[in-house]
Amino acid sequence: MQKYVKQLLDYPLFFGVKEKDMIPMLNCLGGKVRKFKKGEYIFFEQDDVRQIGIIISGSVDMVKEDIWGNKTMLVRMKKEELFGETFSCGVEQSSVVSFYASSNTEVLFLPFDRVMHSCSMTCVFHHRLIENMVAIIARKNKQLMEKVEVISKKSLREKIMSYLSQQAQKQGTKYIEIPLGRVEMADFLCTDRSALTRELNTMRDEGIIDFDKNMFQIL
Amino acid sequence: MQKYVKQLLDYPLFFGVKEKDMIPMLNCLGGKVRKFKKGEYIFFEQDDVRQIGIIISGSVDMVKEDIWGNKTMLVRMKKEELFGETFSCGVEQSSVVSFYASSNTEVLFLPFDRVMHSCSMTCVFHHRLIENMVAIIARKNKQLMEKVEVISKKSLREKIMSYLSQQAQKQGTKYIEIPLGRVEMADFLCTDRSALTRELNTMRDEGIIDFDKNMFQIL
DNA sequence: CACTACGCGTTGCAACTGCAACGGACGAAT
DNA sequence: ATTCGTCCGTTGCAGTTGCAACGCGTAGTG
Repeated sequence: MQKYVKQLLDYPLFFGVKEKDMIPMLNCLGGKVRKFKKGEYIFFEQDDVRQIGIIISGSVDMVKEDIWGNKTMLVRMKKEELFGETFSCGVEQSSVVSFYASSNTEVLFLPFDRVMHSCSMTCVFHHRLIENMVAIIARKNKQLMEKVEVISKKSLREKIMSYLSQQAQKQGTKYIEIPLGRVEMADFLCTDRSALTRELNTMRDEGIIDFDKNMFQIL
Repeated sequence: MQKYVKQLLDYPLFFGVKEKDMIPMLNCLGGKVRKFKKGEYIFFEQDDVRQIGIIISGSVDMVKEDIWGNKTMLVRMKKEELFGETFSCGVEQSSVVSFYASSNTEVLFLPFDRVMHSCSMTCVFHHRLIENMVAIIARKNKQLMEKVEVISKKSLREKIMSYLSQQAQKQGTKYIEIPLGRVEMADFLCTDRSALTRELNTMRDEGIIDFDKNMFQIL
């Protein structure tokens, strides 16, 4: 466990926690590290999702399966990210969501209720942990809302504008750098890559936007 | 304030709180009720969203505005629901989101940090409150993920199937009751009402689904 | 150098679907 | 009963876009 402490300190969940407190805290929480090989399932069956997972290395895909068995990858998460929190406090019927190691992965598991129910306030940083977790969930929430806002547009052009507008707001510049390749961008917008390229070109021709590679500008 | 206590007890945020504790707790938190007329803005400018709002009566729309001033209604919230939580813990640049009273509305405001930072543990239920809030945010999260899952489908047919499949899973029956009218359903699927009707009929003709009014069945 | 894999732009085509317009059914109010 | 408003199904049409296929350039690998 010792060897993970240094990097854990930088993780959002542990913001504000002091190095010397990490080991006691992890012990107090009953944290355990497990390794998964690429392709293995961290299959959180709906009733025993009582752990939250923090990715230490590798990557985890959140996969949703419908009643015919069609799988859709919803999110890919990397180092530092948290998963399972949303389902750990699920009162209601949870969707059948699986987590899947999309590369060799190390995960630190913490029992959700130990994180939430402070151990009679003995460790000072417990509350800090809860606050951090709330912040993390809230941030995910915001990201999801942003995504919904974009992909709820009916036409591709609107999606693109919505997305660019959003990025512009975030980055505060007129010159927007998109952190995605064309394929990923199309994927994010839930559209076809070729259709995206086509529409981008049309929009440039019409003088609505300008771009070069991943640098965009709204005119 | 007294007069609100009874109904507040049933709200998700106050689950598990005893009646006699409500008044002291609300005082401790510094809760305030404000009224808004239909059409008024509860305009949470991004830097002073330090309150969470609990809707006591009426309805509140969450509205997103892009850089050209086009407004989109993201969610309509009703009695019992919470808003503002997502932005109260925002570390990063928040999107410009406004809240808007879509009918005459009463809102109970609670300062976010008072809710989070327990008042030196004096009131027993404080922790309960925090737990409840985490649960509420997590639930919203799940709802959003479900929505994303549905509307990220490329074809209308896929959206419909995804939605029905989801509802079937939730309701546990083969006979699915959709709590939405056609207009609202189309709205939820981010598509056109007529297109929705058309596709539903096609799917019925092809023997994929069957339905009558709002009762659906997957074959 | 040759070979391969990958990301990206381009294009033709057919199907999908957004849009607008119309009409019927139903309920509320006058 | 009449009128109005709302919800919903239907249909024609044109523009959009998903799909498949091809070609180019670059990077990595033998």
